[in-house]
Amino acid sequence: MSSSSNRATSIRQVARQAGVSIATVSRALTTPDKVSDKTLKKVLAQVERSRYKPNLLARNFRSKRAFSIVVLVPNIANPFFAEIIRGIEQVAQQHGYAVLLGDTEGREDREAYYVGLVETRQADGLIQLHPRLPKAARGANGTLDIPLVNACEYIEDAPCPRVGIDNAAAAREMTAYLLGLGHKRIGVILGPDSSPLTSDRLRGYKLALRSAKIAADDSLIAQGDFTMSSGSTAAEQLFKTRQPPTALFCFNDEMALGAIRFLKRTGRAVPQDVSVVGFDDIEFASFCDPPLTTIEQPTREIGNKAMSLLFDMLNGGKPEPTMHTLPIKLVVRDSAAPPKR
Amino acid sequence: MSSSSNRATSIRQVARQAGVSIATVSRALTTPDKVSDKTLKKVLAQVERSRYKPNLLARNFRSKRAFSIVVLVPNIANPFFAEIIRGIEQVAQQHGYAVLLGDTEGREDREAYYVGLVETRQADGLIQLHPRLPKAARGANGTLDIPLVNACEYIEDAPCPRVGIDNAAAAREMTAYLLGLGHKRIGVILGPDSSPLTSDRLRGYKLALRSAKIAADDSLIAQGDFTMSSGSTAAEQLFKTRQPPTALFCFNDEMALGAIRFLKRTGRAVPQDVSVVGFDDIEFASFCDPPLTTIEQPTREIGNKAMSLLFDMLNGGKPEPTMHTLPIKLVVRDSAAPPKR
DNA sequence: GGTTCTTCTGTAACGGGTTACATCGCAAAG
DNA sequence: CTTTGCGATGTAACCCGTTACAGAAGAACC
Repeated sequence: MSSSSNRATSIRQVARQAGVSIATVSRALTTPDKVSDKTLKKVLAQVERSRYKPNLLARNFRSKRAFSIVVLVPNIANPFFAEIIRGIEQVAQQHGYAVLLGDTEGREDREAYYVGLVETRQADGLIQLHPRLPKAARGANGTLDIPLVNACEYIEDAPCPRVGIDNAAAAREMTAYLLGLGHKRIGVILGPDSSPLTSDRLRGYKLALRSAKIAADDSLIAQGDFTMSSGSTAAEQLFKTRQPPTALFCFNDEMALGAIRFLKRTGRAVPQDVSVVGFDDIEFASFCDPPLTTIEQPTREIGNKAMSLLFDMLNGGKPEPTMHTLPIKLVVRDSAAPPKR
Repeated sequence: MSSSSNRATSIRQVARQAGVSIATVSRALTTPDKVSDKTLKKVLAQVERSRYKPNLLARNFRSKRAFSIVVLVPNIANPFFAEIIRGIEQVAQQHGYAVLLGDTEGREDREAYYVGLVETRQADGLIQLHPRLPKAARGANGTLDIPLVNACEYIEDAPCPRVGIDNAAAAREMTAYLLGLGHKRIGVILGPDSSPLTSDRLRGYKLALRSAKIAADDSLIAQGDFTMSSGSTAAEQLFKTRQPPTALFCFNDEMALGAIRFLKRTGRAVPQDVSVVGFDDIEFASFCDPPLTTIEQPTREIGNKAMSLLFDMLNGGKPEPTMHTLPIKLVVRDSAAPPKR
């Protein structure tokens, strides 16, 4: 390939030019207190002069660690995940780890590829944000084959640490809030069935209704898939009925935006005619019209926690399959109000 | 550290158990046609049986390549970048490269950290999406110290390949479109001054006006910073004047959304009273109310191209400081209409 | 001064692959 | 049967750090 001059300065050159052994150079860079002041100064000066950068590929190889981790994201374009990733990166960098981004687009073959990076030691561990245990990750005896942490959308009965929120409690709180405003007919727009989030949030919704002694009504429940357009469609369906809801609880913000769009287009004012609330508190939620009442997830903290847990595992910690629940916050803005009389 | 059993099967074990030399195992896995069919089968069977995964850390160390590249993103939460990243990942994976995500949040120290990954051989090259040449990347003689490609927001006089669109031409096309609808007073909401995009797009705007023999009017130009709230503020400013614009050309979609929000709040209908157009065609542009007329950037292709260029450089190609311009598309939706009479 | 202990430094093995080069075996050619 | 040639295989060096171990130098003590 090409000319040359690609011979980067190696530790041996630095050692020779500084008049010491390679071991001393290595120590000067990694454990400076094991080197006398005089030598240290001499070595560092030479390192500086020859612009020496140790080849971390070699170091990592020796120490059998890649010092990088993979994050599996089902959809990197989703701003909700973006904030989680930031939280992960923050802690990762503190510990000297780089973050390999794995945008799986929900596909299993792409997950397998990224699991392969861990199996072949190019990465040390993996954080999965999608509610699925990657196939290759599960070992023979049901335990984990690779260090793995699950965050956001949790995987049922996964043999790994999990980080997230109490979805049932959050949905219950939101429903109670709408009930408190005086709503009796509260429509729900679900996420996809495959997501455990959906069933948990639905459970919370029903619990709140029961506490308020209001009978659940299946005609108030519509299916969505977390996209804006599905929010529109689902809202349309709910408002075709003879006795439409006075409030809509959408299981994420995108669907809430879609629902609002449908309502406006059909001449219904939000929140005067219909209240709409969401879930997640994505950035856009505060900027839409009207600003959305929603549930704020501690995204940054979820990311932080997930990475901390993974870091512990990489340092010999046992992978307790515990759920780590972080607190949410009900954010009241302008999209929900008491129902019309 | 924990118990043990952490001794992963190595190539030597496989070789012994298959009754061949380590060289043969290596060849069977990397250059199978150099091995006889019989031996190949024998080796692969043993690889399978002992679940051997080669340690790529070792392989990469030997071949002096990390097979990973870094993408510097100023803001990972921006969906526009998300699509570019996908384009990059797509090509990267085809060539066997992993993508290290570098969310810099615009900070130089974080850029430096990621450049460090390349300098220390943990990554082979870098794609910069922000219009700044990372400090550490520029070598003594003005040439590049590391393989680098610049995409999206281009860096002036950078000594590296660049990928993007013709911003002046795109802005000119959009302005001409508004002129074609009959608008004479077209307001502009700029991006930050630091971005070359801003001046290019402004130039295109002025060129279109000149072609139409319309005098430019500085009171029609307002400053923004690519955020939604800055769009609102800038719009407010433009509509305080005695003779406000009949159309607004916002230099990105977020600001257009912010502007629309201001207009609606102040009782102006879009596009009946005021036309608003954006730039980028982010996903939300087609879902807002009204759907936004904007410029679609070939994001996926930009990402593809950037990675292809970087790949070429990594394989001995010279870093020609050429600009690679990709075509844009004017997407007409409902947010622009002829002015009121 | 001699002895012991401590601190610093050097030598060399090591990690897990890849690959240049040597060797071997076998088939084709003479 | 010998020679030649080629494909398949093995041996061992190599990549560039880290680190166990040994040896040297210096400090402290008797």
